[in-house]
Amino acid sequence: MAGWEDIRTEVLSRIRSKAWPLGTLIPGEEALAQEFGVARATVNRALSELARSGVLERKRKAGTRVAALPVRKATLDIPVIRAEVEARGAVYGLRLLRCEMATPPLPVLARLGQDLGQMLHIETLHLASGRGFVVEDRWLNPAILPNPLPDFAAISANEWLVAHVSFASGDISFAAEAASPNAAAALGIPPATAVFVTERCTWAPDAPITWVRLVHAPGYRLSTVL
Amino acid sequence: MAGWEDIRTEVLSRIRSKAWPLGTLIPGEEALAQEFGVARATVNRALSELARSGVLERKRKAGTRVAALPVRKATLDIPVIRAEVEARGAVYGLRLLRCEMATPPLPVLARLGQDLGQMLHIETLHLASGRGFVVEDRWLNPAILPNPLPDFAAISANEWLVAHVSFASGDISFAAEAASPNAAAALGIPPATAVFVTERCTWAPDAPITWVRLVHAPGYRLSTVL
DNA sequence: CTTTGGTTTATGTGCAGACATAATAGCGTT
DNA sequence: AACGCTATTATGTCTGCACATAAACCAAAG
Repeated sequence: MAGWEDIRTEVLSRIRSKAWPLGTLIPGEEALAQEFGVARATVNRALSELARSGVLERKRKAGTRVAALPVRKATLDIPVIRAEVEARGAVYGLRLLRCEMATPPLPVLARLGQDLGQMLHIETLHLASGRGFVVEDRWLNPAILPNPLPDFAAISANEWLVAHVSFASGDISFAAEAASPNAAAALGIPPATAVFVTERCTWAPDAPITWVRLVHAPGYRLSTVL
Repeated sequence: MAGWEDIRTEVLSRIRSKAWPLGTLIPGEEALAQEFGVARATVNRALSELARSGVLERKRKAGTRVAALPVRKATLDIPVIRAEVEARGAVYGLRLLRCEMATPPLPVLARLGQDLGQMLHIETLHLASGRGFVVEDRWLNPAILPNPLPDFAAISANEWLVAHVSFASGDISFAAEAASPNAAAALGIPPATAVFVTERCTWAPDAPITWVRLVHAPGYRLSTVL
């Protein structure tokens, strides 16, 4: 019984064995379907999957070829912070450090692409079993918030957003930086320690929702399988 | 004309509009297919796609429900370093700092899970338009290498591997660290600067292939869309 | 009351055939 | 030689049907 996963495996092994070297144009779906004795749809499923993971490149009419410079594609899970803490077997806690309307600094405005005037500025310290885990520095578009405001000391802005506001698109980036005095104090680490920083920016179809910057405690690793 | 992308869009908007709140069990494929006037396979395609991106959770017999704590899934591209440098409009260069058989340190052995005895230790400095871009510290399983060795001063081990050795599985992780004196010297930066570090470990079906650690120059960002 | 085992049911995957679409390749024109 | 149109063709997607499989549910046995 040849399922699409078997086809995928077979194709992969042909690539690995150099039967189909890098850059080669491989046979069309019709031909492969016949060879393997399956429907074309099954071959299509297998090849699409391989294309998604970066092993193959497909173009209409041009055919399917083995990627010359394979760009590996890895999938990252971006969980809610509470889930991340609990997944480590720690008890989640949070401390609201700041929550006030203010004018966002220039870099934030630049990322949002427009000036919304004053925005809600929230700083939260997320705790894992009482120890500082992440410092969250967030700017929220007030237009999307209800009145009165949610109690961000009870539920993190992070979680409130995923539950109440649905976003259309966004981007995320990771970097290493020296901890600012502010963040270092919150996390209880020496200033200028190397910290892992995540920056995220999310958009509703029409308006920006939020810009957020997470400073992770030292030792934080982001990992996934290839 | 209702394509699977239209179905996906419609389902997404129902989730966003809270017509189907978080955690809800949504109608079965059969029902949706009838409602939208498409085949069940089309609905399946749309829902599978949404499940892959973390918006839905599907289980046989249990049905499909809106994810209660959405775990966003982002896809990272892991390009070959040369491609990464050239994508920035810079000229790629490399300098081989070390290439010798040696006994890997304990952490490396631990990640590989077995002791292969001596391995090939390669240190490479990758340059972008003459400036240090990445320091690569790599340990290779000698069993997979040809004799004589490839000229790693001409082609980076990175590229040689993707072209000549096909791997089955691997993992990758990212962290922030203080630059070691060694790496700092190679990159021409002050020691203990915060640097972005990538660690990768790849396996052939049977044996380990390589362990590698990339220390990126300050300012490096890893980014993607959500 | 707990465990075991069968039944039911929603999703997962398969097949064959069809049409849609994009992009190349070749032709003809200027 | 350069340009633009058309025919060709491989992939992308849809339909309608079928069977496989996992898991929840329920009922009977211990």
